[in-house]
Amino acid sequence: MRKSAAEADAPQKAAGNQPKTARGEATRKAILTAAERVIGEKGYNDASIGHITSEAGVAQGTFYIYFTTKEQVFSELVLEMGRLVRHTIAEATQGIGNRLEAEEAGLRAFLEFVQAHPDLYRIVQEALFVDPAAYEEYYKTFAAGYRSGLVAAEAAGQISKGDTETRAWALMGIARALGEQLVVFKSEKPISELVASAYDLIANGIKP
Amino acid sequence: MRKSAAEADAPQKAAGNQPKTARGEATRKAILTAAERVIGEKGYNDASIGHITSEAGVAQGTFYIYFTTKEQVFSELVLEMGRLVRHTIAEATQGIGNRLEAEEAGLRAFLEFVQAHPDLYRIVQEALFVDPAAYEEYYKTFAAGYRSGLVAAEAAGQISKGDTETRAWALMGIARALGEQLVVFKSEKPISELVASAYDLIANGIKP
DNA sequence: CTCAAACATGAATACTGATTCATGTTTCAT
DNA sequence: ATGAAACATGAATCAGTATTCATGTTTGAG
Repeated sequence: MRKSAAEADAPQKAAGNQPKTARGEATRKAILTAAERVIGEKGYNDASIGHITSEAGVAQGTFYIYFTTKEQVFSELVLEMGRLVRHTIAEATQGIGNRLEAEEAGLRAFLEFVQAHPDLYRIVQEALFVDPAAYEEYYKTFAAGYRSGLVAAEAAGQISKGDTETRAWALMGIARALGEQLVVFKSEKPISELVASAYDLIANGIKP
Repeated sequence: MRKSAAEADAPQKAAGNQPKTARGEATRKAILTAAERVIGEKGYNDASIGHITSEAGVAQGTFYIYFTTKEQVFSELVLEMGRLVRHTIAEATQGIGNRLEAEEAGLRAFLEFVQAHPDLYRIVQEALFVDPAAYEEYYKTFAAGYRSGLVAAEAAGQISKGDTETRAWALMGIARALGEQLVVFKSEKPISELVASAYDLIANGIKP
């Protein structure tokens, strides 16, 4: 899946043993996919290597051909998720000149992504305990991007002046809370309504 | 600690074996406190009963006099934390007639609480995996209170009309994100600044 | 003072599950 | 076609740790 031009540039985080044949590549991906499902569902600790490999349809030992450690698959998953979300949002806000509109489109894209990848939320959350460094990178990278967008918008007079750093975190917090609504608390409220309400709050605040 | 009048009313969540003497009570509390520290620091899975009891200065078996299960201390911690935060915020916003001001005071109280109890954040977060029911209760209770405050404020014309449900979640999301800033990412930014920026966002939005 | 209930101990039990390894099987460059 | 590198297997190892239990010690009501 996904064969964009941006394939050779990612520094490939030195992940365990990289496969050298097509067969190996397929197996590795199968394990990674299974890991996403299983860890997303049962959580890191209850997801045993046995569960993962059996879900992937390979023997237990095969796992260690491609990954050095249980923790390592997890990290890789978190990194991958981060890349995917950012990519999805970047794509959705591509070419939108107005920041407020971009905000709305980005939030919608995020919520749709979260709904399509319910495991994302849990995995990233659990990273706080399993792999704090990955967790930090996930949020800090996200925040940095967000922040620079706000700075530009502020300079262009598209939004009011304010503390962009805190704003970035607060806006991320809103997106996260609504995503959690959807995936964790299984809210029935349609995404469009969530986005509309949140947009109103972000744009106008709640002052009467 | 804490001897408010609200001591007899909490239904005492049927926690393991309740102590019957002063000595027992002290031991139980010691274990609970140790559990908070140890679990907050190492996370649920790496926090062994051995760690907890040794931190509490009692033998391993003593743990099972007061708790039936490792999971049970954890749940108790989450519930207790929830009660504490709500209580803290309720107290801080006591008697503030204007919702926007209450919002500001509540956020400040929350951030100060989080800073004083850095383990809170991690423990509640981990509940999503260890004890989903407790996690849900924590947030849903919180949200319900938040929401009813907003409904009242809306009726009184102190805030604009809007989807109170989503607003409640979004505002909680902001508070949570800023709390995380403080505790997880160890931001140096003073609470007062965070509160001021967030308040401006909440009240006025970011529209130019 | 006294003894039954409470409380405390820490070694033993029991089980889970990550990681290793000796042994096949498959792939592909030559 | 062929053999060395890749890949795959799954049973065995090995360590950690939640929970139990048989045995003391302390407390407080009478």
